[in-house]
Amino acid sequence: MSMSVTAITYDHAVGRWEPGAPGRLADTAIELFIERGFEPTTVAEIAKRAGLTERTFFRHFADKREVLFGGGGELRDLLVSAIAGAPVSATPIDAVAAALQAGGAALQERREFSLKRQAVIAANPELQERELIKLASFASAMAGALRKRGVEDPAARLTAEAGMVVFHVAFERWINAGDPPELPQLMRDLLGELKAAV
Amino acid sequence: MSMSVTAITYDHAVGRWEPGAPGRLADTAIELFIERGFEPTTVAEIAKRAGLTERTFFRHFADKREVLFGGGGELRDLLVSAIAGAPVSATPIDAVAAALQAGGAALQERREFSLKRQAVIAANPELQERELIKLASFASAMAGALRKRGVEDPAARLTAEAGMVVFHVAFERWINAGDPPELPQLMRDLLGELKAAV
DNA sequence: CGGGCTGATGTCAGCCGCTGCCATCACTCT
DNA sequence: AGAGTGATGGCAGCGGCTGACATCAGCCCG
Repeated sequence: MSMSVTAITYDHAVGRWEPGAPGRLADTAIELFIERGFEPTTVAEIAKRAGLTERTFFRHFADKREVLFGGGGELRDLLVSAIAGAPVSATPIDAVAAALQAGGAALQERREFSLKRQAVIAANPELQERELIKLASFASAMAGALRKRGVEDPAARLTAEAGMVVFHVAFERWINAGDPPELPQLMRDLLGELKAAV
Repeated sequence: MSMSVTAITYDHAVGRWEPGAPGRLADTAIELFIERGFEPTTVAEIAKRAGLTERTFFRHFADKREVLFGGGGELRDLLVSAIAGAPVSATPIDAVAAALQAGGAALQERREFSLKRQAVIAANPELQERELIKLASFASAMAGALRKRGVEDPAARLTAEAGMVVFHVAFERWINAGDPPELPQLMRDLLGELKAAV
């Protein structure tokens, strides 16, 4: 997903075959969602301001919501490779903890963008649904990575899902904190809390 | 939500003011979803077979998916009251475990219906999104019930979310098992696995 | 250098989910 | 009998989304 979200108005400033159509659409979309909100913004408006048509929008994004969730694949790969790369001696929960560290560090560097993005998502139940499915797909991917390490089900599934619970809660607290703590540290703390709680 | 899903064709067999419109719509909907699938079934078709109109469907259900999720409120109340009613001496995770027992026992009695329903949901990502949001709302409600017992955040949130992870995984296994095990027992086993895993 | 090939985009028509607005009808209360 | 209430029908319309076909830029190849 494109990161730059400062005011941009492509409109007819770029031609039909100007490169980066998906990025322009994503930038324009989040810009309009912040201006007017997700629901009242129409896809036709997004496309027009990006100098494209509604039909082209739907060629790049499966639906209107997906324009906010395109960057998920990279984070997913990061989590999976962190689990795969954990020491052989690491227990399943240790491998998940390592993935949380890696994911937290990656998000840490995009706090500005994450704030804008979450502000839009927090205001729209439709978008929260999509967010939950994304988190579930992360959990599923991590469970798969654990199985490749020889972890059996249901332990793999449960450990991965528990990890995503920590990830989710830590991310929310990090977003809503006025004075932003270190996200990886938050992940460690909350994982500790979870261990103590169960 | 209405439980009877055997073939019913109201069509013009019932009059305009015949009672039970929401139930008839829900019955007809799941019947058609099983016959033709969720997506290709139109709301107009559901309404017509139920002897009503599309406009009336949307007066009873916020959207096409909601017709499958109307019964969620009762289960939610059950989980919350189980937590509220747990002994004062019970730890947070014990209270959640009690809620899982209550919820599992309730679902146990509706296995036939749950099977049909899950078959429809499993085939449609849109419906899985709604299911996840429902589970998240259950977790949120349980976290609130834990806070009323004096449990602080983030422990309340983490414990409730962990409980819903167990609930979800247990339910899936119970649905997919050819020889259905006891759901409450499954919940206990998986909660034990989770404790061992973290 | 010219002609086809490919891939991205535009254009158009159309379905369906969903909503607002108002009329209609059954039932109730007085 | 008449007014009031609540559920339903009917209709128009918007916006998300898709399929089918035309159009155009850049590229390769002869």
